[in-house]
Amino acid sequence: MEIQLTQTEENYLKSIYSLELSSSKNVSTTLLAKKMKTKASSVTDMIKKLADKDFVDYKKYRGVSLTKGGNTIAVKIVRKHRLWEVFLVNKLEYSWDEVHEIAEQLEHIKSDTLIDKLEEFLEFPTHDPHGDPIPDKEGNIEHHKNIMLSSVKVENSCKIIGVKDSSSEFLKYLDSKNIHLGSIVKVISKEVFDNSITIEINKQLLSISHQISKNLFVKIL
Amino acid sequence: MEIQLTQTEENYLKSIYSLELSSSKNVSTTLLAKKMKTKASSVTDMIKKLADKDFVDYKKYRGVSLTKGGNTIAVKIVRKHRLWEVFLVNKLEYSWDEVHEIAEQLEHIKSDTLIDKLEEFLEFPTHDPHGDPIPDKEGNIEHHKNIMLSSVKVENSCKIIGVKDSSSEFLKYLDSKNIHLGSIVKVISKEVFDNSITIEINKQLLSISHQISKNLFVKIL
DNA sequence: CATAATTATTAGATTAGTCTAAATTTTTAT
DNA sequence: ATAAAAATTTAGACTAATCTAATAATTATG
Repeated sequence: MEIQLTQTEENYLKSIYSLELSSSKNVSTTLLAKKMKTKASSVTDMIKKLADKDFVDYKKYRGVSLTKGGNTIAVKIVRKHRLWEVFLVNKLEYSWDEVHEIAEQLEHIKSDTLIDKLEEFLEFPTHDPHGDPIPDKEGNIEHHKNIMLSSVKVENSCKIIGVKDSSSEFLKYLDSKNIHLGSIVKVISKEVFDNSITIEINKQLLSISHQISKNLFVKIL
Repeated sequence: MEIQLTQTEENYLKSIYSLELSSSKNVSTTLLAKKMKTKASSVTDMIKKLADKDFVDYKKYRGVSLTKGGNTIAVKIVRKHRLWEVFLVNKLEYSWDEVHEIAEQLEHIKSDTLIDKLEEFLEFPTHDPHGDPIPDKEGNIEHHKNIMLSSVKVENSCKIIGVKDSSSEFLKYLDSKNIHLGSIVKVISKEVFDNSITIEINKQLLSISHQISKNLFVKIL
């Protein structure tokens, strides 16, 4: 007796989930419309439908938030998305900047058993190729505290553990500079006027803009 | 500039393809409706749409047939379906009776590169888990001539190379009798009144109904 | 070959998701 | 505090895919 949602409904829940993670306030219609690349009026319609089905709490003009049930579904989709990304990169040899679009489709495949078998086949990865944590079968997800490279103090060293922006352009830039997950970085100096920083990576000095450094998750060493 | 078809359109083309394979006449509205589990009126609507897009040839009251372009698309979907089935059985350890439904979804994933990478990962399989041939990248497909076990003469031996019916029930029956692709079978005797046959398989005698034997593809040894 | 039976098509609705334009509510800024 | 701006909702329309019921064409049969 699985609840059957359409792909569109699933995508709305996923978007609400991700917007909730980055703000704590209710998700506004306009923000959701931007995320879903649709119009606010369409969002209002969909929100009503999701509210009728008890996946979101909704008060007119006050935005939405996921219910327990809605959250559970959103996390499941995130789990599927990330496991498929691991498959695409680790098994099919895609690069990390190519997999998002395909995983967007694969995440909607419906099966009670598929994703758990895939997880086993992939040997229970804990993170996707962009460093995002993979929820387990029960929906538990370990949110790493988000320390950005931009906030690391001069002289400190850290390890790159994730990317915030996973656009193809950003990832390709990182590839071109040989920056990847696991790279060890030491902050050498910081410019006050533009917040750019000079880092030591792969035994070389490299200057990176604030735009870059604020999109890299790190773990202080 | 890929042609973007809906899943439903793709499914119609696939169904027309499979019905064309088994009759050589134009595919009738009713037959297609049965295959698609929908109503004849819906089929008429869809056929018109597909004809407008030049994927089928259609004359009112005369049924449809695939155009070159329609056939190309249908074969691509068949290729995707069968490669995903191989993945599910060989890599995720599904049994051959569980994979059809999931492959029905996976076959609609859109990507210019995915299926070729999957094919390589699977080491270029030539047949799916039910013995059906997998079209290559160019759409070439080797149709094995369809010799059924039911037509094998007494005293002759053959190898099981495919199943015509791939319903879960049929496949589970075969599993229970330890009949699988590659099994060597000798026809010992044939009953005239019900066309059931006795075969020797795995060094044992087994009686099987016509219903079974006419759904097993074999290669005479 | 005429009429019954079958098969196929059309007409008119319905549902999901979207859109534009108009109306309403909330927020922001004098 | 109130007017302007911004955000949101509503109304009405559109497309894709489906359905039922009515109509039309084909085929089968006596």
